[in-house]
Amino acid sequence: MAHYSPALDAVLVALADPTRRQVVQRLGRGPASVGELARPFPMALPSFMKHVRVLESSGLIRTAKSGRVRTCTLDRERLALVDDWLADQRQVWSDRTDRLERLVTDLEGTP
Amino acid sequence: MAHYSPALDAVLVALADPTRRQVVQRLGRGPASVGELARPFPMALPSFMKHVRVLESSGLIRTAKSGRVRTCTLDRERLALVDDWLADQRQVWSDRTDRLERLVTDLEGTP
DNA sequence: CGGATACTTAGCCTTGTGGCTCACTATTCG
DNA sequence: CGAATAGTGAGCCACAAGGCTAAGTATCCG
Repeated sequence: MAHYSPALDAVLVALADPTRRQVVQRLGRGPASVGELARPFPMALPSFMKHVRVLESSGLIRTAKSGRVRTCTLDRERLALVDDWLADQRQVWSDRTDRLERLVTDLEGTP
Repeated sequence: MAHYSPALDAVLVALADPTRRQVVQRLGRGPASVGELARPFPMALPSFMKHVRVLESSGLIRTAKSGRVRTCTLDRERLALVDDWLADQRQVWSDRTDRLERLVTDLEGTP
């Protein structure tokens, strides 16, 4: 537990950008083409494509080109990495709480 | 739901760095001084302090100086922002699943 | 008081990130 | 075929991120 995870790192870096988070959110409602995804954003396509690449290389999305259209789909499993890390943190806290409780109990036992 | 949250943004940016994640993890076991937190890392103190500042301005940790020692504590509530966002995402997916199921049901009803 | 400790401040440097334009390729459609 | 569509690729740019050193400040301890 705890040691450095490149996969988690990539996912968090990807999610640290608002544009990319919105894309993830949109893809939660189903697959979409790059152009479709880009439409809401006030940036040029090549700029937007960089975000798509970041998301893809983090594993959060998968993309496939058919004809001239590249379709993107969300990989929900990847988001679980974040869940898992958060769960680990809670584990650390509760371990500490357990120790504190034990300490209090011990102190009560030896007045 | 969904619109841009600077707070969530700051938290995810903070967590996107492995050093800072390890600090969060360490602080889960209880408060610590800056020097104590920095010890495991192969970087100079001023560099490390930047990470502390990022964590603090994201709200993930609080710090207070007493004498010449600055003590850092984790603010668990802040991590909940990430939890909430993940929960939102799952909500989006399940809404979609519901719609798909309803569609299938409707189709079955009208053969 | 004076030295050791624990940060802090200031400033520099390199790399990475996110955005742009312009030019190009590959499909699709009339 | 030829025009419109949907990405791509290349290369530039500004600024933020993360690291460093050197020097300064503010306790604390003997």
